[in-house]
Amino acid sequence: MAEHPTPIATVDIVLLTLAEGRLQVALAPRVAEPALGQPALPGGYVRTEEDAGLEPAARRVLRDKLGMAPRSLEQLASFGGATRDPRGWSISVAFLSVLNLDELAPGPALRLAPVDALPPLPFDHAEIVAAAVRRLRNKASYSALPAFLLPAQFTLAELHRVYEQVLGARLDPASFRRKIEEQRIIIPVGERRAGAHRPARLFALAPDAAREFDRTI
Amino acid sequence: MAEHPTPIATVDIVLLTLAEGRLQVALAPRVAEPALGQPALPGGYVRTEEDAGLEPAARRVLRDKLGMAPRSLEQLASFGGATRDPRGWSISVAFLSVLNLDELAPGPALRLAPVDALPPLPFDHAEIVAAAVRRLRNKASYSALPAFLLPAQFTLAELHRVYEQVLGARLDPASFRRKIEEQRIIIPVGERRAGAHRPARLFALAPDAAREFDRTI
DNA sequence: TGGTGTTTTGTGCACTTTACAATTAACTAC
DNA sequence: GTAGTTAATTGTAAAGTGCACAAAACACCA
Repeated sequence: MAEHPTPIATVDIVLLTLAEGRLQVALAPRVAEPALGQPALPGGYVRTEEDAGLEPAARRVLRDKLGMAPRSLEQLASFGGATRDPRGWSISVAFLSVLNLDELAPGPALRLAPVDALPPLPFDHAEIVAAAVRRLRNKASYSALPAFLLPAQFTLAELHRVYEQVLGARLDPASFRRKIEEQRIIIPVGERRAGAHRPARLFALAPDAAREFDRTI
Repeated sequence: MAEHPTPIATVDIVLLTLAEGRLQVALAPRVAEPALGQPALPGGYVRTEEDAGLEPAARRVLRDKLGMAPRSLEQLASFGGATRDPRGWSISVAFLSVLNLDELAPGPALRLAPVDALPPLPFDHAEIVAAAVRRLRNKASYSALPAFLLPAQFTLAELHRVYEQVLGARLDPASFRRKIEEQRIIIPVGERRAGAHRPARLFALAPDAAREFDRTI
């Protein structure tokens, strides 16, 4: 068996949400030395004693450091190299979670930053965020991933607006409805009165919608 | 700084090629202990002293162990866990390379296995191969990745056949031509006489076609 | 109680894209 | 020069998409 020094292994999570009509990423102040105190992607070491795999490691970090258990979490890509971390050769397995503000809410000092106006970030975190945004925009064209930006139940009009904000483009309402409904990734649930107008049908993500998200990995 | 035991870090490469009209994966007999001698995905440790990054590590493994430098190489996904490798907690960053038989040729005891009739593979290599095939089939719908299954120059008819073999479905010749030509990912070069019939135009991948492949990461 | 404003939802049609079939083009071999 | 074979193009029907407008369903107000 070869005896090489092994790289540092971490997981970092890109939490994307919609706030003030813009796509934003959640940043946490770093609690350990490289870049102590600076805002960065939440992350942590892979702990071989307690983590069963990479995604479980990411979920543990989210649970322990931020007290959250997001509905959506998928592997994004891995970033490794000799110089990306001053501690030495490191591998960061990056994850992407798409969520709505309520899922993010109560926790510690999470700060939001628009993905197109990031503050300076340590390591290669800016690159990781860019990859996450590309992934979300891509998947918007063939999956319901952007639906995680909304609460568990939502109207077609809300979903329509979210897709437009994610893609940064106008989408035809009629075509959008036709396409979404025939994809069968969302299912109707009840009714609702939106204050003062025609009530909109409520939808939820189909139980098996997650399967559709596997297309990239 | 936390003091945790770090996982083993390796790279594994899925080499996909077309042989006997079927999509096949190249397997190398393992040269070290877990599963010594058994066919498996070519791979090796990440070497922090010599590798600058993850993709460079994969290229080094291919160069040193197989004497090859493939035209196509992209990160696939990472597979990690406590039980996938008997040596302990391990992370394998998997790469995908799509190539033609000539690129693969002279080397050592590489063996081909059809992706839909794999022999028993050690670790989670069967799962990694499955992910690679999904990725290639997916990208076939919007990129020229399958073109790497052909030599540097090829005809539209050859490309057409390759797409059909990759997707396992019939594609309309006329629509295929229109679509491929308007995507501008291949460019014409010369002429050629295919033995006994109307000569077909030769094409090559556009120099910047690689950019298009970034859509998944 | 009926009209008005507003948002959701559905419909009709032009236009574009794709599927399918058939035709033309270009060569070799005999 | 003709038959045979593959490459490439053209034409038409079907399917999908974009766009404008119409219908439906409420709250609110006179």
